[in-house]
Amino acid sequence: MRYGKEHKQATRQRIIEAAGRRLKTDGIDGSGVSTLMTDAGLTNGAFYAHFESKDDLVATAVAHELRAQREALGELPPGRVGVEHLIREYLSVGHRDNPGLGCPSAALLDEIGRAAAATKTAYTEGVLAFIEEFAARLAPDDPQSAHAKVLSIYAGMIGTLQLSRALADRELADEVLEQGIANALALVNAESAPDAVR
Amino acid sequence: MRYGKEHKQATRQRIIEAAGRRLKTDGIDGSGVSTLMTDAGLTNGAFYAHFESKDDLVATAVAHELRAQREALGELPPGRVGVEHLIREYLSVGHRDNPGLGCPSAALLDEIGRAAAATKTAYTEGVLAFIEEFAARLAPDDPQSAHAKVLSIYAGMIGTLQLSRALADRELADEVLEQGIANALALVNAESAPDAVR
DNA sequence: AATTTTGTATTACGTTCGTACTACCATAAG
DNA sequence: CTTATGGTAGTACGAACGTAATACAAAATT
Repeated sequence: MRYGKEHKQATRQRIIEAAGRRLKTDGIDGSGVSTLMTDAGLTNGAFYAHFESKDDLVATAVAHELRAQREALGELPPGRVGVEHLIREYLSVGHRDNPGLGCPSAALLDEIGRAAAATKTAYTEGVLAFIEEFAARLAPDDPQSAHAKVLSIYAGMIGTLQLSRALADRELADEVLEQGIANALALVNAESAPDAVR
Repeated sequence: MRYGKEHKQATRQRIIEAAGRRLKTDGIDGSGVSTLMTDAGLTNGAFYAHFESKDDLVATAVAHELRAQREALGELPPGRVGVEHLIREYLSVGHRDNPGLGCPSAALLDEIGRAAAATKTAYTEGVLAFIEEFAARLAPDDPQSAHAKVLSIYAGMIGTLQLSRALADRELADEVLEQGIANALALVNAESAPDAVR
């Protein structure tokens, strides 16, 4: 090998990371291959040496973003303190106003629902891993039962952040975040899963 | 006037309604003007006699979709029975599998967050009207305090439906809906707003 | 009833941007 | 100094939004 094994790998990684930001900022359909490559400091022709197609990169980038999100969980304080921290951070003004650095689900979820099968598969696997880690943190003794609950909490946070981003009235958008935090915290602190209330 | 006042108005309405379905199915960036017009039984050139730009149509269609969603509220049984019905319908398999006939927020929310200002403004107004009607139905005596609560319920349902649509594993997708229903019902039936739990 | 008028839609075009591919070049390893 | 690798630059072709010239259809006028 001429360039040393890492060269191409490192470039590939650079493309994936730059693409993660760009996709979350401009959307999947809103990001062209040429732009994605320019972001990585390359020209569009080099793209197909690294990925089969745009769909291939999108699926890879989505997987990478979710892995990063899962790994960020590990850096939080242990137990419910960490969970509470996560919720307040997730539903913060800073996160809302910087989609490129934030949650891929909040930025892209409806587009992922319409995306190629490979992207949906990558997303599904990534979310499952994230949810499991989240559940283990929330209820170390019984992560299995927390699984479903965490799914709902995550879904609620995604919808809340998207809604806050879509509103033209900033005051209302901030109120949505506030209420979302209260709501998520209540769910986390509820002793039983909501379906026990039925 | 040569064609009778209604002709152009009727055509415009046809475009808006067809666009509503197409946008929700293929996304905003995923729907071309040419396709939108073909859906309405016209050719692309006629478009600019009815709308200034694609953004103009998108904003109009979003407003129309939200108005329709609000009006659908009126056809439900009164009181909490109707609300419960709405939740089960919203988080149903049928709704998930037919985005074109469903909620515009669930189909487009993250794209709306990135859309032109006019679209975000139209969305904001439409959502506010919807939320107010919802709140009045949930708490006829004190719709003001229900306002914030309803925002959270709506956001949660949006995220839940999007998540269910994005998952490649059908079983998991169905579980997400189930859990979302339980979650939303618990919120509706909670006596106080969640922030009282803090 | 025939003709003019005018609003509506079609067809065709310009330009830009999208994905995909290929031929060529520069670099660094051997 | 050869050779393979990773990259650039350029090309093909279709789809995007938007505009303009043209055709058509229906109401109003005579």
